Amino acid sequence: MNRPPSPISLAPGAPANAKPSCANCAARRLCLPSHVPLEDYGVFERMVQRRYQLLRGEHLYQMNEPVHDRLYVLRSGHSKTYHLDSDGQQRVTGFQMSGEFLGLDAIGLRQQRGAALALTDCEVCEISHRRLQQAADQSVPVGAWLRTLLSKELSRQQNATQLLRGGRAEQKFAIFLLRLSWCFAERGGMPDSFHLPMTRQEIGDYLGLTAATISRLLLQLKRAACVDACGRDIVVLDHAGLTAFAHGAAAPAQRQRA
Amino acid sequence: MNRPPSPISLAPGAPANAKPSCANCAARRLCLPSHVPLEDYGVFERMVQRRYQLLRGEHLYQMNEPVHDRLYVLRSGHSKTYHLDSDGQQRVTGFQMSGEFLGLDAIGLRQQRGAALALTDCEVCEISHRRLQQAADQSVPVGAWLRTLLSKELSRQQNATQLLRGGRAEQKFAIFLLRLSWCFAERGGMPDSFHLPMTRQEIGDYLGLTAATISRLLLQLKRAACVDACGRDIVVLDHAGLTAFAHGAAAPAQRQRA
DNA sequence: CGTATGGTTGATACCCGTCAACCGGTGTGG
DNA sequence: CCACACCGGTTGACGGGTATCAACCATACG
Repeated sequence: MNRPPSPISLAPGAPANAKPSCANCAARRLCLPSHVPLEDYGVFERMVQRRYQLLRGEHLYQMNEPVHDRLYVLRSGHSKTYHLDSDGQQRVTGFQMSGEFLGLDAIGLRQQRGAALALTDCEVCEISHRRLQQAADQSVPVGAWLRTLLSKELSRQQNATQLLRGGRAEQKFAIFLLRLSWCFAERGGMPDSFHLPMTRQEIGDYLGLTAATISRLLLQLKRAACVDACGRDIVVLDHAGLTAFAHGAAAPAQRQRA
Repeated sequence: MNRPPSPISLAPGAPANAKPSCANCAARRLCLPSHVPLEDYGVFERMVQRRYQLLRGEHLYQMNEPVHDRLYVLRSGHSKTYHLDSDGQQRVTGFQMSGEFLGLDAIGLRQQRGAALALTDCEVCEISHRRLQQAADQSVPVGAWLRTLLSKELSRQQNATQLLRGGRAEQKFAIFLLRLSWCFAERGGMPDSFHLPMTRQEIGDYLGLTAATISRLLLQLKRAACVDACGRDIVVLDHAGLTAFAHGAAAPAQRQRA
């Protein structure tokens, strides 16, 4: 874990030693509105207080940190957010990848924020909450963009909720894999071949299952020739079959609840 | 179910035949920013296209309705939102009561909206999406208010997600009751005595359980003298005991994951 | 009075949590 | 260099929590 952090990831075509900015960011397509021309990136650029790198295992922010006035965007890498419940158990609330925002819920200042941890080496943009609000107040397009951002995040969260309500463990896990596949594809990776940034335990915490169950589910999918897996390397062999699992097609007698 | 709809609920002190408005709304404390003086309610008033009443069993909106440009606030009554999954099974995504917004997620236009159904007779304010956006664009305070609203909704949704990840059925149900109690109290009702607007089946759908299980859980809580229940009338006898259930205190051997 | 809906309760099956042992890889210290 | 601990992952045995299915009752409504 002591390898030096990789350099800030730049958009293809940018000189390797360029100063990192929104304009040359490889993830800008994911976190900034697509219709804004490059020369208008100044508004967003000014929100960013600083950019820096995190090593695997470092925290973006800790639980109950006094500074609720920052949010973060992942330029590259993967992270997880989690809470500690009353018994000290970790409960994973989500996984994030490049272009995604962390801390949007803190805008309402209503709920104590959890913690965020880098699952791989990460590059992050730290955004000043205050400057973001100011920009939204002063610029109509920025305000609209922020509203869209919040609303999209709300939809994402609703989707996550749906995943948990879903009945059987295989369904949840299959849906989880499909979404992950889609997320990797959205970022230019192979949709059917990717590397999990998180442990089985973390997947289980996220889905309301256990590491042992995740392991068994993966075995089940391998036996059905839907996926191949070696450690954290996943290959989706049969996308349709996996989708069938996600819809609960593999029910022996009858589906649990749909 | 054929009783005439009750009149639009007015804030205490308002004449009974007053034209309904934000200024005399009994729920204004819940849906409007508290620091805005009554005489500045015009901005909000103008967003409301119309107000009307719904009978129990009527829809606020249906699945995949072409009009995604409206949102709603409940002046009074209770509603549920739900989706139909691939097998035609209803999945309840939430319950709403007076002062709560429905359709905020549609601002992002990212996900097909589900359906919303009145569980009791309701009075609703229909808000024009377009006018809301315009108001947010033109007025800095309205913009900030809308952002706060979205962020709070995000927090609510995250809480709902947490509820589902939680381990055992009794915990989920106990938390559900406690939240409900809190919501009723927030609206001026007795915190320890309320009437459920939804069926056991709907509670089960919402919590990822079945109606039979809900029934048994209620029996369990009654035996523990935590609550008394007659039909949908609930009396919380032992708030601390119920909280203990919510934290998983009633674990025979060991808590599942908390 | 007949029907439909919601609620309760019992018997049974089974999914999945729990506990445990084991293995491979990695980092650490002797 | 090897021994050791530790972590993540796999696999098995076992038990318990819930779903499932069913019958039955109460209530509301035609």
